[in-house]
Amino acid sequence: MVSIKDVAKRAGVATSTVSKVLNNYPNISENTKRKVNDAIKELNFVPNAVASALSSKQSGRVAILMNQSVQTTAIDEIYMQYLLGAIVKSKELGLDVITIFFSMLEDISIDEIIVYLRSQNITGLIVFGLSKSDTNLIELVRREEFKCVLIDAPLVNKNTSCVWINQAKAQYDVVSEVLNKDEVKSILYISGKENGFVTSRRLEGIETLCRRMGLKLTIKQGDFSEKKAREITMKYGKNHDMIACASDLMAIGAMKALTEMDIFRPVSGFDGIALMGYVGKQMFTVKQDFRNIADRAVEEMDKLLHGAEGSEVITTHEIVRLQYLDIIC
Amino acid sequence: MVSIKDVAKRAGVATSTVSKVLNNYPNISENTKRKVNDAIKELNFVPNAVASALSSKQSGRVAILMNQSVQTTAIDEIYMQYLLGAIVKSKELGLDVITIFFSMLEDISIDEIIVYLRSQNITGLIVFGLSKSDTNLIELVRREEFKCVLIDAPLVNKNTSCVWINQAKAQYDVVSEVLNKDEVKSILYISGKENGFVTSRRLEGIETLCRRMGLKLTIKQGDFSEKKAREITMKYGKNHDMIACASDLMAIGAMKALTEMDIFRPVSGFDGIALMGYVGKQMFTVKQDFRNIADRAVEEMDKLLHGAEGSEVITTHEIVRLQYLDIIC
DNA sequence: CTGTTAGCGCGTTCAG
DNA sequence: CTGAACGCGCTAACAG
Repeated sequence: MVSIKDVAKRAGVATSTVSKVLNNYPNISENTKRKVNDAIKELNFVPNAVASALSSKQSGRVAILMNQSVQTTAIDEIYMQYLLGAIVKSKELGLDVITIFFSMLEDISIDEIIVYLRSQNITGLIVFGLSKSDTNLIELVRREEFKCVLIDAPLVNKNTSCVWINQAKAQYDVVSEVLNKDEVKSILYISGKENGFVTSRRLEGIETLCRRMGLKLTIKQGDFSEKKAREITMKYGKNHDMIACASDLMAIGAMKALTEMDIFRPVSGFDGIALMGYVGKQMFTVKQDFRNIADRAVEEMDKLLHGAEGSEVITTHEIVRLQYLDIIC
Repeated sequence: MVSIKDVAKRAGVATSTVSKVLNNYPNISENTKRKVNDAIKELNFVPNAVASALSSKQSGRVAILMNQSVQTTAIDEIYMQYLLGAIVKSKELGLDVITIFFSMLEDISIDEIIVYLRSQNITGLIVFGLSKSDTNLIELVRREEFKCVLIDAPLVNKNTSCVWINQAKAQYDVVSEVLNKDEVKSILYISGKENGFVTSRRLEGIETLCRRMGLKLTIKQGDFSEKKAREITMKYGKNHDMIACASDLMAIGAMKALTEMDIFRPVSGFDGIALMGYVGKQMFTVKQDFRNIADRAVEEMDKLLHGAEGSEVITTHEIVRLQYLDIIC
């Protein structure tokens, strides 16, 4: 194994000098910097991440926390995109990542969680899918013992950033698109889980829209469940001109109900998952770029680790009309 | 941070003794073992995995390699299950895991890959989705520089195990189920990718079956592509009594084609993905327990790391008749 | 059976 | 601007 020592010898400098070059310290002459870099190339040297972590204590080791307990295809898809984006970006930025699922942290006290994370030399947490009921994790973030980046959760402090799209605007925009095409006077809105942070934001969006446009709005809680959305639509769909859903999965449920009742109503969704391509008719939805969101989250983490303060990052979204593949009937 | 030293002081022994207790070395009296364990409990001590890895060089750090380059919902689902199973199990066994996607290793020479893995102190590789065209990775496994566990790929040597179901039997069994129900004289078999290791095994299964039952068999290469399966079915479906597919995704494609042509033929799939619940009619398929497969893979890795030799592990599968949810038409 | 000691590979003072 | 020396937390001989 070629170590920093070998590089130092080859470049004719001290090991500490090599270390400084590696970590972009100031006060290194261009000349020695070049010599060191040449030696690194020649020896095909890669710094040992583990030794580096041990020595510096500020490892740049980041844990990706995923709330993957529910098993739905749609969820799988979204989390996979998040994960792929986060891991690839982390490697680009030289961060060392490990993946942790919420389920692994259940039944463990917050102190034990901290001990575990410390034992892994973890200094940063990127959290996907946090909800209001994850009290332990929220407390963990609050304590500011780790640098945190939260996706779709609105906690910000000196050590914590959050990344999400403008939920209210997105919900507003997607339904607006439908209004442009169809005559709509009343809307049935199927909302997400009460303990989800995005739920209230999206609700704001639809409420603002209906107020502004003078539309009648009925709100029912669908909990992001396809089944519930379907039941709700069966019960209330007929009396409304359109069904707006807080997720694509619920939009599927709504569509099923409409089909069953043999009536037509425009439906809008949220997320833009590929699964939609397998199941439905045309529909407007909010397309989130999950990989990009993950990228931004990692960048934000990188900044935090380098001393920046936490902030809210709003990423962009699109309103798309899904062009469905053909359907099996 | 409470370290091994603190524990030693508290227990009134030397640090090395603590280390030995931690790592289950022989030749430690029950008495001191107890003292040390008490001290560990009292101090809430957790060994620093990073320091341990650095010192021992035999880190128990394992990389999960995933061939997640294609973006299909079905694939997402399968890989997510693999990942979840592997990571949870690894934590149980005290293995430290990092996740790597094939795409991160593209355009990198094999030597550089090795250097990278070494720099991460990785000693074991669990590989999901290896295919014959991943020449670099195959060479990597061949060199036996790392302990490897391959899922769905038949490489075995002293340092390499593989885990998979009995592909041939599964393919045989699932189609047999259909034969029990329907009058079938000729089968259109849509196979997987030529460079996939499972493809030829599954092919064997269907060939054996047809030979034994005296059925006419037409084989077309579907490359695991829904679209191709659909085209193939459009072209050849009508002249056969059933369509057997080497993946659920292709089964979806086949079903679409049948619907379009407005004819009925029984279809069989492979994998048992949840996505199927969203798209099709009833169908027999092979249900693989991806999480269990991942579990077994990690266990196998654990054994390899502890000196066992590589072997082939066959996991179980079921033949299921999917009860589809209702469909949107 | 237990303690002493020397590193693992790197980061970080602090003189020079 | 550079280098010697120490230490991160732990493991692995080697003594005792």
